[in-house]
Amino acid sequence: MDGHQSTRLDSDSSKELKPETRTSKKRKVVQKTVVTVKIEANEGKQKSEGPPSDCWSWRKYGQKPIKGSPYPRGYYKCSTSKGCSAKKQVERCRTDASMLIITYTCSHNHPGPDLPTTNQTQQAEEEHQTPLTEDHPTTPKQEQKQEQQPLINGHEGESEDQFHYSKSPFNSSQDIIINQEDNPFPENLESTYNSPSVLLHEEPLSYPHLGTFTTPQSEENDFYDELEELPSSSYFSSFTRSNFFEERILVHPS
DNA sequence: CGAGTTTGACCGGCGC
DNA sequence: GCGCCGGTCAAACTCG
Repeated sequence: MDGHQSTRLDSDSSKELKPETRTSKKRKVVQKTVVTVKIEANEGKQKSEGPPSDCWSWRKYGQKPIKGSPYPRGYYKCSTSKGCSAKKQVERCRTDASMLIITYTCSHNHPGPDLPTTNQTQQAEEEHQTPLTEDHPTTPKQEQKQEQQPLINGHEGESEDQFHYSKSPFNSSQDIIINQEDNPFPENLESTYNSPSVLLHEEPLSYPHLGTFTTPQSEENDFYDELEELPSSSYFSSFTRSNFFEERILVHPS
């Protein structure tokens, strides 16, 4: 206990000294991009097949049961880079267990690991953009885009306050609903997301059927168990990875 | 051995 | 001012 407290104190001090850390705690002006993913067939798919490749590594740093939701919410941080402040929250839709709600916060301030060029080729055609220098053959388009972002100037902390773009981890085989909570430009998304499987919802977080949602313990446990196997770290990352370079969401602060 | 996951406790914002 | 709730940290544990 004491030890724990000591550590706590220490970390506390660090927190106070590090406004960035505190900022993340604050629910003030953190831009969030909510991506709703349908995981019906993908669930079994990812379980049996597994992710082909992984974009960024996500490390789970917490899980909490959310009031009013039978499913807990998982908190993930980007572990690809130590200084990366990219985070994401993964939770299941209260009304539809087959729907995954991924909330992206902050953005990656580092180039992702090398990925299969197969995607790049496709992206190149789909993106038909990014006149930036392609110094790194292994560098995904996304990286280049990041460079395009002013936030990549090395100000990860500022980036969160200014804006952040999140990658849309959707596969053409599943229905993904992009929900821009703080995005005042939903149209932008539409433009960005040409994929027909992508639906944009402005308020998918409203679940009027909360009361009718019955959740026996067994289900809860099941979800917990599922959460572990869910796309939280590998499936989603990989599946984000593949599509990240195809589509990207730009979120501008109001 | 290292990376990642789990879990409990703590902190801070927000609503009442 | 108090309590609730979401979010984060850090130690312990597990797996590769």
